[in-house]
Amino acid sequence: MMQESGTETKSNGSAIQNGSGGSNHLLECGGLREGRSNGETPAVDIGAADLAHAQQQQQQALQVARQLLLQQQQQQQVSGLKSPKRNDKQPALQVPVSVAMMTPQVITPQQMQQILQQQVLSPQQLQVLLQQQQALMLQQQQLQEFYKKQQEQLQLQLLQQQHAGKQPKEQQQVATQQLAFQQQLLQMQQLQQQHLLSLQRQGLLTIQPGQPALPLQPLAQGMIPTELQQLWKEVTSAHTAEETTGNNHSSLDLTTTCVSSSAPSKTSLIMNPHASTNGQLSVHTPKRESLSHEEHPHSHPLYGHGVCKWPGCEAVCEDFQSFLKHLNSEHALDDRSTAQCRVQMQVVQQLELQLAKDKERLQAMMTHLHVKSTEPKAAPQPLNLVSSVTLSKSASEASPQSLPHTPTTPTAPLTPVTQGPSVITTTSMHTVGPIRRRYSDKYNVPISSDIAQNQEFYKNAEVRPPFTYASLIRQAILESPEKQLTLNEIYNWFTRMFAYFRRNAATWKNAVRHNLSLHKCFVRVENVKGAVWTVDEVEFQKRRPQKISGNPSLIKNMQSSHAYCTPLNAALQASMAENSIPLYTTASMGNPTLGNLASAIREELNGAMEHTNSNESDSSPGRSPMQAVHPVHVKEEPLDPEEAEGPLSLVTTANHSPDFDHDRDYEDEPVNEDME
DNA sequence: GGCGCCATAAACACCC
DNA sequence: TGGGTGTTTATGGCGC
Repeated sequence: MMQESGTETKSNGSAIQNGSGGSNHLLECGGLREGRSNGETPAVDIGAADLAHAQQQQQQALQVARQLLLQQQQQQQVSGLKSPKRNDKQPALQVPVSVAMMTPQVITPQQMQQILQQQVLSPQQLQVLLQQQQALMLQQQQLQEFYKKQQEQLQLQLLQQQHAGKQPKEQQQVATQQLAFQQQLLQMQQLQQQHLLSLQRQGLLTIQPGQPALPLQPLAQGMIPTELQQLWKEVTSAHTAEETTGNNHSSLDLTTTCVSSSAPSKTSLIMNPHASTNGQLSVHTPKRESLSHEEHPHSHPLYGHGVCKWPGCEAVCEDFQSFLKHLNSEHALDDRSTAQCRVQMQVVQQLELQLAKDKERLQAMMTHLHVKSTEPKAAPQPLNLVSSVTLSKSASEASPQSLPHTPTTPTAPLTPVTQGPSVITTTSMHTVGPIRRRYSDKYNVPISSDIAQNQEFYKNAEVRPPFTYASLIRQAILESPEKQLTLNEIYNWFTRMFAYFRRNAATWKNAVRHNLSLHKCFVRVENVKGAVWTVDEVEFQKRRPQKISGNPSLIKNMQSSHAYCTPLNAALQASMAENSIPLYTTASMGNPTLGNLASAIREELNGAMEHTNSNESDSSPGRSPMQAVHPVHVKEEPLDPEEAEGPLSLVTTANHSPDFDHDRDYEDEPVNEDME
């Protein structure tokens, strides 16, 4: 019990982020402030006066709290250990942590030193303290709920006043109410300080002087009406959502509890820290909307083109006044509106989470590509290396800007990515032209690494892998422990690795059989368990120079635009569907995620980099075509033996068979040659 | 328009 | 007989 409050306090941020936290409103608010106290950009545009006022209030509160702390230090040494212990389940170690998380910055180093100098508590004393803390936490919660309730009402009043054009007089009332709330807050802080003091006195508190205060400070600063108002705007600024969508998210548990408990907890859903802790979308956009709203009293985030933009409403309002009436009547603070807000919050949270994920992924991609692009071919490919580096840099700069737009611009989903390469680097697009990715394995793009990197993507998104059947079959065989697979095992590999091959089985299975028979590199071997298929590396090596050497145009011929565009578009569509459809409708396109977008872009980047290097082959007469087609991001693979020996070296490659893993990825078997 | 590459479809044969 | 497997041929799209 004591542990619950303590651990909730400790983990309020994570609990909320996981969407499975409890209904501790105090903690939610604390979580909200937690993100901002860590230096993140404030999510709201708090007026300077409000801010100063709130800070002043808080300083006063803190001063009182300090005094109380000193007094309580003396008082509770006498009376603080009366309650009998009842529950010894909580490890004592958890107490300092939880308390530390909720400790305000009022603890001076001197006080801390005093605390540290005090005696070690007995288990009984610890239990007593835990129970005291629990009781205080309950009191705090009650106060917090009341405070939130008042804040909520105040918030609504503010909103209504803004929309109705009410002015100073009522604002004074608001200020008065605000002051009263701040006093309540102060009282709550005092209670918390008392509890804190008891813990400090018992030496349980081990905070550091500079340790940030989490729950208390948030209460003091995080709930001023202006910010609440802004948060409200933030929640209501998005335009489309469905309640049914929100119900699909487990993370609703947190706020569902709050909402069901009626008014006092409604604010807590607004306080969901996700909106402010994840990504910058919710940070900036509502701010702008708020400004525009204030500057243009007849513009409202929920009103546009004569239609109420409340999610799921779309009621026609002839003018702004009617809209305000409609807003106040149809979207008053009730369970329904709260639920809609909750859903919208979930929408925003999901988008932000996904955005954060993909940002991170994108950064990793860029880092990866940048590093790889500078590693192996720096000396022999100065010109194209520059292109590659430029690509990486440009992409890393451009993509984060283009990506975030995709969730918010579902009406033009393909724009950011279809134009992505041109944004990344126009030079690459000039030289690359249509990116054909399917046959990248021929250009020494390790199919194994590509599949490994995009494994989850391929498994989840019904996107055609950008490799030929032959390459995929070969990869399947090579991935097997014995380097041999039965046809059925090959089938299974396809279906297991690629969601795309879970449909139209007859078609692609026929193609697999066709390729197995067609390509000499696939050797059928009678085995104990029947016929198995193996890969003849010699055939690969023999075929490769024939295909690639001599005529660079052959290399380009192996590129097929539709082959790449198909999976790319599919990925984009899947991503856009994820961004726009599932969150707002019940439609689903399988289970692709926004990560598809990043994957698609990565594909595109890889393709662009391939072409960058394949093009440089054309401009590097001194190098063999095989060298030319080496993408810059090829892994630590040593130079292909054929590269060293020249494109016409056919036989000696067989001696390098142990190293063929990546070489195998270089080429594909020309059908017609195999049939000869 | 021809060529090469590839995917797709289909026919056919063989085997269990 | 039906399904799986394997082979072969035909066709079309695409880029050069």
